[in-house]
Amino acid sequence: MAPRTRRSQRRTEALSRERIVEAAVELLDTAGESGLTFRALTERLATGPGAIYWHVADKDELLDAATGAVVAAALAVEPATHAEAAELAKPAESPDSPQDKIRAIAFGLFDAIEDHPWLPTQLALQLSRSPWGSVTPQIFEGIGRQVRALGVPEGHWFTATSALVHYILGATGQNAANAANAANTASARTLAPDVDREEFLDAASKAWGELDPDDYPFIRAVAAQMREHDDREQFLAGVDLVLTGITALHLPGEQDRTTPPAT
Amino acid sequence: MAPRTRRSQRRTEALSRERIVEAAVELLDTAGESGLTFRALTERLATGPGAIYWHVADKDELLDAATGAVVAAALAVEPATHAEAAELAKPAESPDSPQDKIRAIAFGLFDAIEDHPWLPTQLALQLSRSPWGSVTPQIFEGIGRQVRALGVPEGHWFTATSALVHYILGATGQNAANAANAANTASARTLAPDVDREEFLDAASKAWGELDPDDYPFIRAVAAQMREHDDREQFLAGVDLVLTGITALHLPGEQDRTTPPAT
DNA sequence: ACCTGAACACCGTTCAAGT
DNA sequence: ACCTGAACACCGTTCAAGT
Repeated sequence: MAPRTRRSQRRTEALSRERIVEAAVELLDTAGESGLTFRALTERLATGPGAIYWHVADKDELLDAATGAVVAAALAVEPATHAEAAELAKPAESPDSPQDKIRAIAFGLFDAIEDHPWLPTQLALQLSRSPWGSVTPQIFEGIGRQVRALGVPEGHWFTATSALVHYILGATGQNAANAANAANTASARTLAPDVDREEFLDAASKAWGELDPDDYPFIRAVAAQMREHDDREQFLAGVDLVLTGITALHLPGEQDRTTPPAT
Repeated sequence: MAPRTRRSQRRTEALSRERIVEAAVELLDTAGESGLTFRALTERLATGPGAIYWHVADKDELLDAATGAVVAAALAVEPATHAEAAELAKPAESPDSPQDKIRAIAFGLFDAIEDHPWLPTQLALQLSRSPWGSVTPQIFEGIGRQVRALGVPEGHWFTATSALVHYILGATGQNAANAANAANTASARTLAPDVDREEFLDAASKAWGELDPDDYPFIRAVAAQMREHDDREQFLAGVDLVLTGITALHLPGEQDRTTPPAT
């Protein structure tokens, strides 16, 4: 029943690493991390496992390649796309400032997880597998250049960039979990799409709030505050917090601000 | 051939969730993440898989429990243990300041990965599985209380705590990868333990340095700098960087420091 | 050089059956 | 209530064989 115009194209198209990675991303997006198996992949590509192993060494390598492709796409989006988000923070700031470019990268990744909820997990896995893998250097390089442009003293480049990258990946991962859980909660109860978000936020903050108040007073207190804030706003505030810490590194006479005036 | 004094104790001891988790941690420590299988576990505990499933719902739940046990132990160490590290940063600071307690938590986790290299990966996985799992709240709560003690305005509690937690987990994970890779490199070449570290640092910074300089100028520049710095020092600098950003949140008249004087 | 597909070793999980 | 262990479905990976 499939239109035959597309048929010949599909089948004739030679198997390539690109095509395999593309199929892997589609599978991850639609079926989740557990949905990407060599059997599902061979079926989708109409081949045998051996064919895939000729183009790709490993499942890990395939996962890394899929992650890399998605990250590259996310980093390539025009900074202007996220301009609205940037404005949220400092309306008076020049749109081409290093800060703004860092925010653009951050939001590029943040927004990418909407289509690819598996991204943060995979990034964390690769970061802990080998920090000098193929993907994390892309992010590190992108952020690092702006850190340098910020005028940070060379001795602090690594520290500053690490702080930003870790925050972005961590916050992004947390948000992905939220999103995924929202979807699960919703599908389990078959709710209308519109109610999903609010419905879920309830559940999430309730889960935090339900922890024993004696053991977790802070979390309990913060659970309420979580409900009121927009995810993107929260995320941006975190990026700006780290940016503030970085900026302090090269402002003359500000080095010892860690210690509060008290004591 | 085994001493029979111990024998009866071992075999008679009833199977419990605690004993299972304990065995899981040992397996993870000695055989790595791929070494923890239900078969290895049943062999070590001299039972069948069904017995384990009676005490534990899932492999994920087992992993979470193992992670939780190790994190709890890491968070329980006396802050004094890490005093030397804290002194590295601000010698003049009171030893009981919130900053110091945060550093103690950070180093508690940082040091725990030496014995448990699988910790950061597992933490990241759980954080992205469900941020309100059993383990991450422990860390969140521990850090959060000190953030509150720091005098951070309530509206920023979540943001500030997130920034710290994400940095700590991320940097810790990166370091675990370094350590693991060092071990691999060393064992592959069967070098003396003393040479390991230096030998490896060479390899790591070389790997970064070998990236195409045209595509990764920043990373290439930073690779050299990485060699000269001590891991712990680097880690502490990152924590202090975030702390600086946090402190700026409640210093009067400092809110707009993100924007540099330029423009 | 590129692909096929049966076969292998191993995994998490279940469940009827025992005590 | 707690444990046994055979069995199941499924996984990543290999490899002799084809073109």
